[in-house]
Parts: sequence; structure tokens; C-alpha cells
Amino acid sequence: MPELPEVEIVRQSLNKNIKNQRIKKIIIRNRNLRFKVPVTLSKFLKNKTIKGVNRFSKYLIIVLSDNRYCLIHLGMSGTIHIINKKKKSKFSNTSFYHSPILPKKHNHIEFFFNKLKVIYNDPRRFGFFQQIEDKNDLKNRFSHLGPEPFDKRFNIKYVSQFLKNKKKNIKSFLLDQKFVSGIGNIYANEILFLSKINPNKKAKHLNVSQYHLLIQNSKKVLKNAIKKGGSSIKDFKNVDGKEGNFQDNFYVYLRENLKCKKTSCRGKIKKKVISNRSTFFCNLCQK
DNA sequence: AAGAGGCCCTGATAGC
DNA sequence: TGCTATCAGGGCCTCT
Repeated sequence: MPELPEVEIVRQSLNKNIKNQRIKKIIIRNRNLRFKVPVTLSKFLKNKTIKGVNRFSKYLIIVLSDNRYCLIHLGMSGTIHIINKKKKSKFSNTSFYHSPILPKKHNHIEFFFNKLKVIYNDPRRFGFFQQIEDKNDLKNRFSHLGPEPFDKRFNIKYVSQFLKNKKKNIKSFLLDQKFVSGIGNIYANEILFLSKINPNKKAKHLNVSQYHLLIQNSKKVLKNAIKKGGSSIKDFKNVDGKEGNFQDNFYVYLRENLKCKKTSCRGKIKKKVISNRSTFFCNLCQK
């Protein structure tokens, strides 16, 4: 589900809602996520105050009051929901927490705060929770990942150095988190379209101006997606249950057989599996 | 080293 | 209606 922009939207809402709040209770219903949820997680989190919620790439970083961290990855289908304590009214006084959008199944982990609770829901269970002991561990945890597109280190020199001699197609490098981290399948397609580069093109055949386009458009597409609240394809919603609307801005993703949106281009969007992922591109303007 | 491919898992949808 | 097959926003692992 979530690429960098969607995770950033989740981060913002979480930060707004749980910063400076104390975790009163944890319920772990299912430990079988991508990695087994540590048995010590409840103890690790209980009675800690949230100093803030940060993000690197597609990872959420919960900063705890004892300067430890809880790392959360949403995998393909993970979502986070914030449920407000229901105000007592004459119509209802039974449920402690209430939300019309609460999924029925796959609520694996719940955090209880004073006036709200946070639910981690994940049907496919490709997401995970990890405990990080200190700043150094956190740094090591991300050491195998490349820079985010916004990072100054993601520049022409770095890109050309990384891609020279690479025989694989350029699209698989945009998805390769060791090269650049945070881009997923949707935005890789969109970035290549804006850069007018065919996803199948061998990385080593790109020229300097194409490196430049990739760098600029990576920033542009991700920033724009964050601004629009992320993309809601199947089930992405922010923690208040609201959908993003970047999907209305897709140029190629999910637009098979439709007309290329570029003015003056008479091309048609094609779908092809490249490196095991669905790939959408214009048959004319992406060279 | 680099690249190809498989696997983890459930749910939605298409086709018969 | 109910089967089966295919596909989905990610990342890790093995094999060559």
C-alpha cells in the first residue's frame, strides 16, 4: 500500500494526535507479522510518553520518552487508525471507543492513550514492529538504504556513479531501496513518465540530462503526492479515515489503454510486467 | 557482484 | 452460486 508520501501522511496525523501522550496499555492480538512481534513489545512501550513521530523512507519512527524507538513498517496493506474516546451521550454509553471506519478483521496491535486509541490493521501482515534501543541502532537499521529523493546526496554524481555499467532496466532501480529509498511502484511509474524515460531502458544507457530529470521528478512527484494527501487505490486512508486524492493525478498508473495525458502526444498507455511489477508507460513519449 | 525469481499473506475481482 | 486464477502500494532471501 504505502510509499513514502502515504507514510508521511500517516506520520503527520499520528504526530498531531499522540505527541506528548502516554501509552497506558498495549494489546497485541497477533504477533505473526513480517517479523515476529517481540514478546517484550508491551513492556517496551508501556507508560512511555511519545516524544514525536518521525519517518525515514517508508518507515515510521516512534520516538519514546526514554530515547528508544519503535519502528513501524506498513508493508503492502498496513493501515493505522486513530479512534477517539466516545463522548458520553444519552444515546450511547456502552462503547469506550468508537469509530465508523474501524475495520473488523486484522486489528493486530492496539495502543491505548488517555482519550484515544491507535490501531494497527494489516490483512496481509507484510508490515512489522521493531524495537530500537538507541540512536546508533537506528542508524544501523537504515544503513543499507539509499538516500531519500529529497536528500542532497541524491545528486547527479551519486546517480551516475550508481547506474553506470548497470544492465538492468531503470525502473527496477527506482524501486531498489538501496539506490533510492521511499519510491514504490506507483510513483516509479509516474516519475518515469514525467521524465519521458521508457521503464525498460537499461540504466547504463541513460544520459546526464536524464539523470537530472529523474532526480528532479522524484522530488516533484513525491512532494506533490504528499500535498494531495497520498494516493488511495484500494485501502489507503489517513488515520482519520479520509482518503487522499493523488490517484486523480496519475498520468500512467492504472491507465492502461487510455490516451496519454501529455498535450500534443497521441500515444496510448501500455501495461507490461517489468521485474515482476505492473508497469505503465506511454508507448510514444517515453523513449 | 549483479540480476532473476520466489516467497511471505489475505482479499478483491474476473472468468468460467 | 461457487469454484479457480490472477493480481495488489514491499522487502527479503536464495540461486546462478
